[in-house]
Amino acid sequence: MNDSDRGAGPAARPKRADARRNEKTLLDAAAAVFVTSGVDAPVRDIAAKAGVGTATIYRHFPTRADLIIAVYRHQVEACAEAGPALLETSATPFTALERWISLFVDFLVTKHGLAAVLRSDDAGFDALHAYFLDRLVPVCTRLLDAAAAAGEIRADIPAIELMRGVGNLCIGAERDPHYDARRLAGLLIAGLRLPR
Amino acid sequence: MNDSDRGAGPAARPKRADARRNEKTLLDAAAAVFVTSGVDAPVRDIAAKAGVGTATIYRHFPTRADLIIAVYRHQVEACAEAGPALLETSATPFTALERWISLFVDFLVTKHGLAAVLRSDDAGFDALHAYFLDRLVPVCTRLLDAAAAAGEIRADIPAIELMRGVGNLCIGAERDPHYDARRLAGLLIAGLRLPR
DNA sequence: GACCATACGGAACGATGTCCCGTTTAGCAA
DNA sequence: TTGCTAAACGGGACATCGTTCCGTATGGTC
Repeated sequence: MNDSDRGAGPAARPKRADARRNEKTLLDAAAAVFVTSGVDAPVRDIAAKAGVGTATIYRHFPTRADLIIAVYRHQVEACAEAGPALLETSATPFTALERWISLFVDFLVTKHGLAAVLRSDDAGFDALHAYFLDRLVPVCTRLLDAAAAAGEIRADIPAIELMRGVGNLCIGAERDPHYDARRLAGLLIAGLRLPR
Repeated sequence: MNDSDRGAGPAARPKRADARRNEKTLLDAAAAVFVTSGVDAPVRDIAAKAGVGTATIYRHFPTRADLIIAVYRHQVEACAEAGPALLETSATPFTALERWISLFVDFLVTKHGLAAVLRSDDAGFDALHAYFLDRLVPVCTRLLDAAAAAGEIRADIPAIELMRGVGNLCIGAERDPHYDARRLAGLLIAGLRLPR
């Protein structure tokens, strides 16, 4: 809920011009720093890159999780929307599932440390967990249900468990040439298959 | 190399009696604290539990990884030795592989945070990574080779990659009732199977 | 031009890993 | 037994990081 000012709340007063400018600056700076130093880069680095004080970050984004959410919201939405689309354009529901997981993995492994912080038990990241899960678990559930209904996979694995597993497989995948998260995620999905 | 005094090095002088006593005390204290607070408990807590200063820990165990290794060495050894034994007593190599992975998962999920720190990219844990990998990867390789030779599984997944995947799946498994690392690891292994 | 709520910057605080330095003590020899 | 020295110790010092507080600056408005 840190977009410029879509007035959802009651009597949401418009932000001051400098505040709106700073929020945009911060998002850009955070995105840049995330690329080079990972999502757990020091807050001071982001503030410095944006040319603001550290407190300004916390004023706009109460927790670091809120900042991460704001930075990646567009891509998460795109991933969520790809689910139903894949279900329509793929030969079988299982193929759609495979492709969607591949999208999800690609998203995670290209964001340094995002998978790790997604799994972090650190309190304060609850908002991040909740957002990802709320947005993506229903999509995954639908894909799983479709594949199960078609008799392609077993039906006893909840989507949330599968997604956490895939998320975990992506941890640390970006800097180890001997570790291919995509392949392992593919193995995990393959493990769902029922003998024909 | 933090055992009391097996003199491998050249002219390894024997430790003083109090030093040997403190090392034992530290190991016990660390083991106790690891159980209650996880392997990433503050160093100060361990020192307090042992009734020594923080510097004493670093003197005996240059990095936290060395302390963790020392605490769990016995169990890692047991896991490593179970590999060949399972291969002999199981009906098929694939069954042995399944059982061994199950042992590995059990070991990880019962040690709070061990899987996470095993995957940590934090420098200073290199020794921990190296120890686990050096000790267990050859065992896993042998199991994989045997199963592949029997035509039960595909042969293109390196043991190290599989173990890292399983390790990742175990992250955060101990405190989430909706997450069953054993089941997911089983899925991953099942994904290796070749159609008959 | 003046007012004030809003927003800002940077210092301050608490937690944690790590290192340094002055002090104590185990082991040994006279 | 006594005295010496290297080994070992303890705890405070330092650096880093997340987070909050407070005095100051400024945008929007009358």
